Formats: sequence, C-alpha cells, structure tokens
Amino acid sequence: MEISKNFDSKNLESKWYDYWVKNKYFSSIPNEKTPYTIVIPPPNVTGILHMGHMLNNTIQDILIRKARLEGYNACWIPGTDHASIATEAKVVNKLKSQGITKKDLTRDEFLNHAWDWTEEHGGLILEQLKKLGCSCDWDRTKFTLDNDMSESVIKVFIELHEKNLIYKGYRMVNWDPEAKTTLSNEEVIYEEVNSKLYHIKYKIIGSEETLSVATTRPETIFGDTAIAINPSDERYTHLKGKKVLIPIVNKEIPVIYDDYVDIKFGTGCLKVTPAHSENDKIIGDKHNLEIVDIFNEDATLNHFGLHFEGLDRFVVRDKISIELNEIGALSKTKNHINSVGKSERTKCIIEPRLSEQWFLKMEDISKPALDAVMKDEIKLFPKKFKNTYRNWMENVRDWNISRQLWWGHQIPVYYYDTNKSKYVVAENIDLALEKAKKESGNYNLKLSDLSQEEDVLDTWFSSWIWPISVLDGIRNPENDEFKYYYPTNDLVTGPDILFFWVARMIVSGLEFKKNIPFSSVYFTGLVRDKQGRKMSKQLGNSPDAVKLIEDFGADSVRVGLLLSAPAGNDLLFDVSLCQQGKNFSNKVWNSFRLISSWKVSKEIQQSDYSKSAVEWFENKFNLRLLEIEDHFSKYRISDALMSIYKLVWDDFCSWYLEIVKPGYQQPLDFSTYNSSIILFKKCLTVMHPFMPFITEEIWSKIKSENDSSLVVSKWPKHMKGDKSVIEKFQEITDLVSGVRKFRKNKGISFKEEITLFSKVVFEKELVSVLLKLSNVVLTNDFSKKELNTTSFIVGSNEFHVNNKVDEIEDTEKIKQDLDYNLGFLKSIKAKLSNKRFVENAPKNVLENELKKEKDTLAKIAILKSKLIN
RNA sequence: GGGCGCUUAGCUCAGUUGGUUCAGAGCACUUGGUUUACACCCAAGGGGUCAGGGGUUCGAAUCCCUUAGCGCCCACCA
Repeated sequence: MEISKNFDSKNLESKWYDYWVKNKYFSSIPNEKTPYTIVIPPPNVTGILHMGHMLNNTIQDILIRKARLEGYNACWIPGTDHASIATEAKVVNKLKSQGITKKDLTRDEFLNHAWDWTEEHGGLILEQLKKLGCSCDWDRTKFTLDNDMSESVIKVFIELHEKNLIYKGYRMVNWDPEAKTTLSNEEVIYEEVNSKLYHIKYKIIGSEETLSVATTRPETIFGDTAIAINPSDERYTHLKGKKVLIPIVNKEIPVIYDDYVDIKFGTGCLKVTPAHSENDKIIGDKHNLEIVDIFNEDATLNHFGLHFEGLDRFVVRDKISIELNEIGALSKTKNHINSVGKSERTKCIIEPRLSEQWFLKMEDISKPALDAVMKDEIKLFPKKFKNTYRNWMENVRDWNISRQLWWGHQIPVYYYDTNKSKYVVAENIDLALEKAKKESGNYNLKLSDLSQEEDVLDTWFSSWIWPISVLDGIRNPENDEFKYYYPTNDLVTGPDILFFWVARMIVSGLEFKKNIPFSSVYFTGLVRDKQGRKMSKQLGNSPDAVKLIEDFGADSVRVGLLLSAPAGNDLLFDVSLCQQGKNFSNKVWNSFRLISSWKVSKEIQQSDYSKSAVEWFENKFNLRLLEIEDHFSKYRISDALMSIYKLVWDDFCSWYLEIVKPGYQQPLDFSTYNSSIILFKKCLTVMHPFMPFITEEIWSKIKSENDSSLVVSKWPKHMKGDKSVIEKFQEITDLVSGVRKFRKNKGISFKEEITLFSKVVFEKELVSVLLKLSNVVLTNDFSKKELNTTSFIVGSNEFHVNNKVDEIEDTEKIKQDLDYNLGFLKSIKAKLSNKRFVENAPKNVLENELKKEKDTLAKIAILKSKLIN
C-alpha cells in the first residue's frame, strides 16, 4: 500500500473527528457499566481558545479517552458560561461603538442585544475544542443561561432563602465605577503603586492650633465625619472633646479616640470617612458617626463635593490638593507606596462603597465542604492546595451574590410595596403575587404592584451548581441520569478559581445533594511564556492556539503541551515544545511506514533473536504499562506521557524494530510480523489518549476486521512481567553500546567488520544483528590472543575485538581507572567492616554492597592484567 | 501582618517510608554518521559540593535548626 511520507494532519484530523461524532463514540447514556464523568469548566460563551484552555481541555480529554478505553461509560459534559460582567462589558462596548449607551435602552432591549451578541460570537470556542480533539458528548452541551439551567439557579436561591441563609445587607463592597457594579473580593487585584501622602491641616475649634492628618485620598475630605486618634497617643490627649473644621467644606467634626489608629503612621491622626473605607466604617459604627457618601456610581463627586460636583475622583484629587495648598491647609506631600485594588475585568480602580447587596451566609454551609477535603473524600492534586483551601474555608466570608448588571439571572425577589422594603421570593411573578397576597393580607394586589429586584446574580452563583444542574439534579433530583452520573469523577481546572468555583461547588454539592460533586480535582498550572511571564494580549506573547493546531497538528500540540506540564506547576510554553511533539508524531508515523513495508512469508522460520526480541518487548511493555498507570493514578500526566514516549521511541523503535526488521527486500517470518502488529497496536492504544488522530489513522490501517475504532477499543491488559528477561536483555544492550563506544573511540568505521571474543555466554545472534558483526567467538582464554586483538571492558566483563586497527593502549587511562576502583573498593570494605552498618542496614542493602565488592574485585583483576600485558 | 510552597545539569523538571534502582529524565549541547522507516533521523559523549551554613545518623538531595533568594494564597496599609 502507498503511504504518504508524513501524517497529513490537516485532512485526517477533521476526517476522523467527523467519523467519531457520526458514530456517536463520544455519546453516553446510563447503562450497566461504571460511569466516569467529567464536567467541563465552562469557558466564557463568547471567549476564544487560548493556551490555558488548550492545556486544561487536553488533560480532560486524555482522562476521558483513557477511561473510555478502560471500559468505563465515559461522559464528558461540555458547555459555556454566560460570564455576566465580561460579556456585558463586551456588549456595552459594542453598543458604544454604534453610538448607543446602555442608559438609553430598556432592560429588555439591552438583553436582546446581548443575546444577539451571544448567538453571533457564542459557541466558537466549542468548535475550537473539537479541532483540539476533545471527545465531549456534544448532545449534552449546556449554557448557564439556558432555561433549565436558569430554573435550577432560581430554585437554589429560593431554597437558600427559605433556610434563612440569604440576606440583604448594607455593606461596604468593592465597587467598579466603570462597570457600575459590585465585585467580589476575588475579582479585585491589588497592585503596588506610587502615590502621595498629603498632610492636611484641620483647624481646631476654639483654638489657634491646627491638627495635621495624613491621607492618600484628599478628595474624600467631603465625606469626613471625625478625626480619630489613638487614646494612648500623648501628643493629642489635650484634644479630647474638641471639634475640628474640615478645610474647604468648613464643617465641624469631632475628635474621637480609637485603638485602631496606628501612632506611628503619618501624624498619628486619621480622618474617618465611613462611606469610603471599610475600616472607617467599623470605627464609624463604633462611635455612631454620620455616613456621608460623596460619590456617584461612576465615581464622580455628588453634591457633597460642592464645586467639584460632577468631576472624577482623580481629577478632584489633583484640584483639591492645589486648592488646599492655596488656602494654606496643605502642610506637605510625601511620596508613598500603597496597594490599590483594581477590577479584574475592567482594570478600573475599585472604590469601596456602601451599598445594599444580597449576601449568602457561608459559615455553616462551608463546614461539610471543609471536612470533605480535609478527610480526602475529595482529593486535590497537587495536595499543597489542601492547605490553601483550608485557610480560605476556615475564614470564609459571606458571599456577595448580587451584581448591578442585566446580563445574568435576575434575582427572584419581588417587592410589593413602593419603598421596596417588603418582598417575596418566588419562581415567577405569578407565584410571587400569590405569596405577596398571603403575606401582606392584601388580596387586591395586582401584578403591576410587584417589581422584581433589578440586580442579577453573580456568575459563580450559576456555576457553583454546574455539576448538579447539567444533569438536571436540582429541578429533578430523582432523574436517572443524575443518579447515574453524579458524583462526577475528576475536575480539571486552574488554581486561580479554587475559591471562586471549586470550593463553592463542593459547598453546593454537599448542601443540596449531601454528596460531593467530584472525587478528585486536578489543578493545572498557568501557561506562561519562555521567560516565565504571564501570557497576555498587551505583551503579545500568547501564541494563536488555533494556528498552532494548524501548523503542527493537534496531536503534536497536545504532546508538546503535556511534555512539560506537571500538575500545579506553571508551564513555560515555547513553540519548540510543539516541534518536539511533531518529531514524536513523525517517529510514530515512520514506524508505521516501516512495518507496512514488510513482506511476509509463511515459509520462513522465526529466528531465535526475533523470538527473544518479542519476549523482551512483551515484558518491557508490561513494565512500562505499570509505570504509566502508576503515573495516571497520581495524576502525573506528563510523567505518563514521558513513559509512553520512551516506550515507543526507545523500546519499540530503537531496540525492538531494529532487531526484528528484515534486510532490504527480505521477507519477514509470519510469526514475528504478527507479534509486531499486536505489539504496535498495544502501543497505539496507550498513545491514543494523548494523540488521538494519528493513532486512529494508523490503527485503521493495521487493524483486523473485527477490531473496532481505536476510540472505543480496549486498554491493554497486564501481561506477566518477567524481570529476569529484562535484565538479560539489559546485559546485551550494555554490550552493544559498549562495542559502539569502543568503535567510536578507536575510530573504527561502522561499516568495518569486526569479530568479538568473549568469555561470557550471550545470545550471539542477537548481538550480531544489532552490531552487524561478522563473527562472535566464545573463548576461555584471552592470553593465547589472536593476532591484532584489542580489549575493552563492559560492566565487569572483558571483551576482545579482532580487527586491523593497531592497539594503542592508554596505560595512563587504565591506571586512573584502576585507582578509582581501588578507592571504591576501599570505601565498600570500610562500610562492610563497620559493625553498626552491618547490624543496622537492611538485608538488601547489605547484599548489594557485597555484590558491588565482588564486581569491583573482578574489574580490578582485569585492569591489572591489562597493565601487565 | 497571617498561612503555604519552592531552590537538584544550560533549560524544564522527577527523585514516595533516609540505604539496590541515588545523583536521574526530556530538551539543549559536543562528536561521529546519507546504515533502504524516519536528518522531524541514528550512534556515542560531556554536564550537577542537590541554594549556603550547622546538626541528628553507621549512612542525608531526603529528617531537624538556621541564613539567603524566589513564588503563591489570604488580610491589608490613613
């Protein structure tokens, strides 16, 4: 058969993918087999594939494909996330470019735009995952805003509300003035920045004295409602009961005393602005201070800002420092480094702001989730994340679940009075009306009297029930699918969303289903560039994922990524990794070409050396298989790949095929051919999870009639692994390498025929085949040497070679070697004569020392005899 | 400030209860090779005081203490 010189990834990958889907190999329905389930961490619906996705989804695909081969009912449930803030920001931007602002639209109009955008750009990422080879059950694709998914979210909200776990609170939250919404603590990134510390003078009422306060935020003086001083600060004890005047504002505020104030910082005086700082709020509450909110929702100043009204906070900061200086209220400014919180999404500096939000009480419901991980009911890989998890869960804070956005699940709270103080929680407005009538006793209430809460739920409030809701376990707990697939098996995700998502899924699983959502979590590292920098658009250091697949082929990219991706460790990605993957694919392809080129004859007897090679490889394969499975059981996916890489490249290609391959245009005996195909197929099977396309292509060409597609084939069974076979073969490969080394050192060309003399017995044929030797002679005595022999040592054995090269023995080198071995012997003898060593060391260690002693003695004897000659 | 982790070859990393396998792998590098599957290849080779110092032990990359450097998470700085 005619085989192309290279694997044509462009055409064959799509061909096989279509074939797999058409035959429903990725589909799963409950059956008598054991399920193995993965839910995808849903990517943003309008996102595009990046390196992180590639790594993450390749790992999931490897796990699911392996499980499928192992005979599990493998089910990988895909889907996308509505990503409320990210998507809404994109839609707002798009509208802006069309000259439309969100304010001009009604909620419904805006949502129509958002849905249009989602339909236009959504789902692309799933198509890209197919290019990567991901074997998801696409019929199960879910979107977090699908009707059924939304209903589950609402149901969960209602349930939690009924359990009194949800409350509305007036709290300090992280406010994103650009997106005009709250952010959770996790969505705020702190950065060190250079700023200034302004020393502002406040006049003390009834005194000529002033009091100086250090602040980084002079624009917030409009919101000051007190000056706080540490009670033990002797500099200021005389100010007790005094009031001070805020410059510009000319408002009197009291001097108060509180331990919170750090005597050493700045002047020891703290301006208290309860509306705009969490700690100030705490102080304010303690001292019953007034709260003055000076900002609009876009962080411009409101009417409290007087003549600065309508200006942005940072503009005001500059202007007010000038004005303070002009009126003599600014005593000095100092450079100062502090950390500023920025919105993860909009990069806008967040503003602590008091506002009314919905919260979920976390403390009680988190406890079982903490236990589940601490008791290893859920295992985290790598396990260092267990500590991080515990640390967070033990100090868990209430979860702010409301967002001032439109794109998302609108909170199912319905107010039935005009000032929105009375409300009911219900699945829909009709049920809400019923409830409201009952609760209020007012049976004249109409639908138009009800108004739904404007806010939507945090995106994570839908994804925290993802493993349950994709199986419809919230709406329909008794459904067969849920009962069969839940709990799922492995979750593969990044450590950056350990708290956002992973922890909360564990909480929800245990809270709503009294059962863990998954049994293991594998954390991938971040994909960074070669210099260790994060991949980002600004740096332009992120390769185009889809283009990589086009250039190298999906198999090669998958292998490239996995070659260097230990769990939890960041992956320093370089395109050369894909090249390495491609080299490996090429190697595999060529081994296929070689085997395909063989002519088979039933007339020929199988040679002994072929028999030996088959026997050796069977045993070697079994050892490798154990190694591979051990790596998998510990989620060391890259190590598993490396074992496969060595199995195929070193064991199969470099040794096995080199031995059994027939001479040019010579036929091969049927038995060896048959074994080779069987062994190659086993290799293809273990390679398949990593390289699905090329293995399926080759498989299809060499499989027998009753073999299925490789995707749904069988993972190899364990054979008996005989270590002595491996060891015997090892001696031969050592000898072969030794002779090659000798040849190279002596400059004996590879083509030149040589004869090998040996005292030890070995498989002459096997060695001859590998070394292309003309003759191997066993002899007991090297002393009656043939003409022109040269000697060399492998391990502790001496060999001679008959050839036409003059022997120039390097006596100096032999002496050095001898010295080394004598020293080595001395150290072994010292160990063995040490009573405490002999008494304490385990038997195997002792035996090994004795063996080392024996081998070293033998080697010394050879070296000595060489010196004499 | 609180918690956690890391430092082993030029690079990326293995190294499980201290003792066969303990100083390893892949890549990179050097040298030789157009050997009829593959130069995307074959063969051979050179690289390391296991971050520094101290200790425990018959024996330490591994356990303990300490110093230095790096990183992550949480809290937070007027």
